[in-house]
Amino acid sequence: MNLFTDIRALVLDTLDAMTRDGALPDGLATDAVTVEPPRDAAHGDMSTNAAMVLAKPSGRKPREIADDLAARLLRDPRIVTAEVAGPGFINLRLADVQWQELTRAALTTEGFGRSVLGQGEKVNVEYVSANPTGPMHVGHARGAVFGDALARLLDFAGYEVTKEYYVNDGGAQVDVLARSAFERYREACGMTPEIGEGLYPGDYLVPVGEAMKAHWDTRMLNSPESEWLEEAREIAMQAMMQMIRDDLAALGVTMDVFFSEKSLYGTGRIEDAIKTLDAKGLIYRGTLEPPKGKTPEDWEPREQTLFRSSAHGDDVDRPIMKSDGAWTYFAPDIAYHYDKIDRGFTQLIDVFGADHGGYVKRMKAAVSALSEGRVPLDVKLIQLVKLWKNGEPFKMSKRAGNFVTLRDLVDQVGADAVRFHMLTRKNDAPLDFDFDKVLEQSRENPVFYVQYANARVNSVLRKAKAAGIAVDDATLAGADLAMLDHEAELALMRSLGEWPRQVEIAARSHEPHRVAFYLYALASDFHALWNRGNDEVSLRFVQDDPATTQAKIALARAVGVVIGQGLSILGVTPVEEMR
RNA sequence: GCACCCGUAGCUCAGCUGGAUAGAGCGCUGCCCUCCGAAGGCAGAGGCCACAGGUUCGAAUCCUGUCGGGUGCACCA
Repeated sequence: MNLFTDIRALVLDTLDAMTRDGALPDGLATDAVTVEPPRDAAHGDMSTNAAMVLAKPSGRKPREIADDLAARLLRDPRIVTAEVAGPGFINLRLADVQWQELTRAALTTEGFGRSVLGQGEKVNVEYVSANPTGPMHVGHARGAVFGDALARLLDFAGYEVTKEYYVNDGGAQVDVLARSAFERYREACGMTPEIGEGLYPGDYLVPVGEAMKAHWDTRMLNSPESEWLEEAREIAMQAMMQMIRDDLAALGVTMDVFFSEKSLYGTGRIEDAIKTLDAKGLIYRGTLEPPKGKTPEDWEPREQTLFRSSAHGDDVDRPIMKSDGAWTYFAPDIAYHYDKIDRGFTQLIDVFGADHGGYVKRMKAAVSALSEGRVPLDVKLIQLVKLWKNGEPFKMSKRAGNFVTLRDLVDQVGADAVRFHMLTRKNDAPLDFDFDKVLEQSRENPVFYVQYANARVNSVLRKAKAAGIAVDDATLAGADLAMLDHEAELALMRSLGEWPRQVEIAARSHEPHRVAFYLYALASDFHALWNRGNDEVSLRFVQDDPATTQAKIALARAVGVVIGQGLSILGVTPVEEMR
C-alpha cells in the first residue's frame, strides 16, 4: 500500500478528465508529474508539481491549471484540502482516516512495504567474488554486506534476484595457492616449509597442508610439481572456498550461484563470446598506444587481439589476448557476462572494489555490445573501509599477516552490527568503522537506536499481554485508530507512509543505505512520540480506556512491523529485548 | 596526461526522475526524570551547498570549466 502512488494515480486520472473537458490539450506527457511529501510539513501531506510541468506544453499559466486541478482533486473524498501555493504547487492534505488506514494496513497486509516495481524482472547481482586464495578481509565484508542488502532490497521491490559469486579459479593465482599449500604439506610431513617470495605466507594454509598429508601421506614429497600441482590446486581451492562460504555464512550472506571461471576455459565458451563480438566487427588485431603520462619502463609496442570497446563508450580499446596467445583476464569476464545475458537476466549488477574503477567502462562496453544495448549493467564500486580502535586509526599490514579479516569483525562486534553499520554510508563513500562506536549504546549509533526502538515496541506488547490485553495483529487491526488524531500521532503515521516510497526509491537507485537512513528517522519519530512526557498523546501513556490503549499499541506495533521489514532487507536480526 | 568517484553546519554525513524557508547526529547553549524502557527527550544558535559560468518558470541536484581530495590507468587477476 503506497499512498503516494495512489494519489499520483488520482492526479493523473484528473488530468485525463481535464483533457476530455478540453481544459488541457491532447497528448501531454505526464511522466514528470510527481506527488511527494513537501519539504515543509506545514504545507500539507503531499504536494504535486503537475501544473508547473504541464504549463509550457499546454500553453497555459501554471496557476490557471493549478486552480482547476485543485478544485477537481478536492472532489475526491480522500482529499481534505488542496491549496495552490508558490509558483504553482498544489498542496494536498489527506483525511486523517487515510493515514489511520495505512497504519492498519501495516498490521493486516502481508509484506506491507513490498513493491511491485520490479514486476518479476530477472536481475543478477554479482558480489564478493574474492579470489579463493585466503581469508576475506574488511573490504570484502563491505562488498558482501552491500551486495547482499541490495539483493534483498530488490527482492522486496518485486524483482526476481539471483545472488552470484564469480570464482576466479582459472588464473595463475590458484597455482600460487597450490604451491603455497604444498609447502604446508611438506611442513605437515615434518620438513621445513620454504615459503619464498611470491607465495602466500598465511598460516590458514596449515590445515590444508595437513589435509594433503592425509590424502597423499608422504608419497608426493619428492615428486616433481607436474605430478602434484593439479591435485594440490583442487584440494587447496576447495578448502579456500569452504572457508569463504563459512565466513559469508557468519555474516549472514548466502549465494544462489557460485560460477566457476575455470568452467569457461577449454569448453569453447570464451571462444563463443569472442566470436559473437567478432561477428559485430568489434574484434581486431592492433597495437595500443602507450599510456600517457607515466609510461612503464619496459613498455614496448605489441600487436594483440583487441576488443573495440571504444565503440561502446570506453576510452580506448582493450586487449583480450596476450601476445603469447593466452586470454587476458578480460576474455573470461566477457564470456561470463555473456553467460548471464544468455541465462535471461534483463538487468545485471556487479559489485566491485573501488580499485577496480578502471574496469567499469570496458565491462559495460562488453555487455552493451553482447546484448545490443538491451541489458543494462550497473557497476557499484565499494569504497575503502577505514578501521578505528581506541580513537585511533587501526594500522594493519597484509604482508605482516595482521590484517583484519571478515571473521575478526564478526567475532568482535557481531554480524548485525557489522551489517547495519556498513550500510550507513553510500557505497561510493569511504566508511569509518570504529570498533568501539558500533557497540555504543546511544542515539549516535544508528544500529543501537533502531534496535532500541524495536525493543521498545516489543516491550509494550509484552507488558500489554501480561496485563491481559490481546496484542496479536488481527486484534490490533480491529482497534479504533480514529482515536489517534493528534498531530504528533499523525506525523508518525506519515513516516510509516513513507516506507513503501523509500523502498522504491532505494531499489530504483540501487542504494540500500537509504533503508538504513529511513529506519533511523522512523526510530527517531517513534522515540519522540514515546518520550513526550505525560501528556495523553505519548505512546507510553496508557489510559483506563482500553480502546485508546489498544489503538496506541496498534500504532507501536505498526512501527515494529516496518522496522522488522527494513531490518530484514539489511539482513539484520531484530532484537526483541535490550540487555 | 587521461578516466572514475567525492567536495553540503565546527566535526561525521543525509538530501527523492530538478521544486517552496537545505536536514540529522555529535559538539555548543538552555530546559526536562514520583510515573509502563530518561542507556533518554525537547528547544535554540550554527550554511555564499568548493568556485565561476550555462540550461530552466525553478539548480545542492543537470551541463561546461577551474580549484581541492581519493582511486585506477599495456602484455596481472
